Amino acid sequence: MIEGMAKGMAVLESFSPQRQRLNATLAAVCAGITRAAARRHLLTLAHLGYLETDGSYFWLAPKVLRFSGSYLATARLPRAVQPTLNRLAAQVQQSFSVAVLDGDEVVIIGRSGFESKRGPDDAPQLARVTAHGLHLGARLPVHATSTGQVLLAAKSKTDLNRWLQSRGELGLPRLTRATVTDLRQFKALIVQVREDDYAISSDAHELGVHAMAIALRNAQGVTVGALNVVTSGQLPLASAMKRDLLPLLQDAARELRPLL
Amino acid sequence: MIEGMAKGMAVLESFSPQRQRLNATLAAVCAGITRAAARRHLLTLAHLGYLETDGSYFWLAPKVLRFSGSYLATARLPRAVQPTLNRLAAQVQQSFSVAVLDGDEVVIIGRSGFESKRGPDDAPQLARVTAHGLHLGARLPVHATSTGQVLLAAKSKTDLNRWLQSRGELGLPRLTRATVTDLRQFKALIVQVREDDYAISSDAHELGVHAMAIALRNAQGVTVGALNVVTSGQLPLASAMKRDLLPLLQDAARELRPLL
DNA sequence: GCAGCTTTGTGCGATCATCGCGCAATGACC
DNA sequence: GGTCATTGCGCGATGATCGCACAAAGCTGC
Repeated sequence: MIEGMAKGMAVLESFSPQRQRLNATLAAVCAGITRAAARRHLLTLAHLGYLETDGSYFWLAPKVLRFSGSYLATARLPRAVQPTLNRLAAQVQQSFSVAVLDGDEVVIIGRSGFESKRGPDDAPQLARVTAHGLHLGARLPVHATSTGQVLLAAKSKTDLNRWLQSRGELGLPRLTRATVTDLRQFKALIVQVREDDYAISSDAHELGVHAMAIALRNAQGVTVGALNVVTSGQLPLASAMKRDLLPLLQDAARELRPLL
Repeated sequence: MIEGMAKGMAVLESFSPQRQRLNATLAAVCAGITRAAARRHLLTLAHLGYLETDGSYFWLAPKVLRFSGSYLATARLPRAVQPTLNRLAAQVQQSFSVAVLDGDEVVIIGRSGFESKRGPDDAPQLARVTAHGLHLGARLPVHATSTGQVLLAAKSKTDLNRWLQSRGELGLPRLTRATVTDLRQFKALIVQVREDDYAISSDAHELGVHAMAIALRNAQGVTVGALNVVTSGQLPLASAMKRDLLPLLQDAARELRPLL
């Protein structure tokens, strides 16, 4: 029941922050299809308005936002959490985001930025935070993010084991010197997260970035997403972070519970 | 050189905030294809992870955010404007957004919300603003939005006439009692916007919502997008809006100019 | 409860769009 | 200016897609 249309999506997916502009040859390699097919699909997508082109190179057009717009407008989770995210960011000057699991990555489905009152002086700091890829739809590796760890901890033991095994003997990709790459060690970490009911991830994804996440559960107790706070710049001690911000996250999760 | 893959995209596009959940029959009608084909495409998209299903109904999965994520992370405009948007929203407590033209609609490619310091009391107001569809990727009609009018005003005279003619004899859809629906009147409005170099749209899209937009031009003077401020609730006089917020928008546009 | 009708799920052969090879033309690099 | 790599594109064979048709499942009304 599968169709060759998967190729078209593969072509569209071969565009990434790392590969912004593609020609037929590159897209063919990325999508794993022949050059002729890639060219046909690229031209078609351009014709439909999803890509823009100068004749030889192609790049994403704003029309691709149509899908995310529909998703964000209709899915319950993003709609429910956005007001709370905004409020949190206003209360304490930090960045908050909500993420869900999609395969081996977490997807940011809602966020609110650290918005300072102090004017342009903070522009560099803001730019830095958004440079971390914390925009909507951003995808981050599960194992090196606080949200990812919380979402993994919510899986059943068998699902977790399956996930760990699917990583094979490769281990987990090292992103910084603080990334936990050993599978056994990582499993212990997840067990700890499950017990604590929160995760703190310092420097694991990017040096100088510290995050703390908790699960968002619905009224039935099912974890439907993860909420985290991201601080950058000066090192916040884990204990201080836990003391100052954890109650805030927990209150937000409690408040959202009936809405999810 | 066109391909039947367009059908797959048509199926994906038939999901909208109005039609959140579709079964094969509905999708077939929306996408203009046969029921069997729609079913095949839906199943395929679900298999690829872009849709979720309960067996008979389908809805968008968070994976669709992958495209918008890539776009937002790579396209120059959204990356460049986001820090400025955040700063503006923090300076004055209003909502700002940046939009570009895509066919007959404007697409929001960046926004920052009104984030009050006063805590949960403002939650309803926040909810209302975001309920207006001002999330990323939202699509709004060109003729009833301040950003749309600015972007139309940036078109050449012949392009503008062509656009007006393409609306045919139908006129422009009425959204509120304040919407300008007469083509001749609308053209005069655009000419005025071109002269003023800003647009104010009160109640045209939704009653109680007032917006003011200006063009974002790059160093070559080409309009690449539009920046607007949206206020809701109490009626702000156009003159007050112009006095208080227009300089802010103009400063932001000037600041962004070299980056676009 | 049952009969008739509408709507939904799915198999199957014909058809037509797609595949990828191959060639010509362009551009790049010595 | 010559050579080579790369790109643009036409064409016939092939195999995936089409939509019909049938069966099964709801639904409604009596």
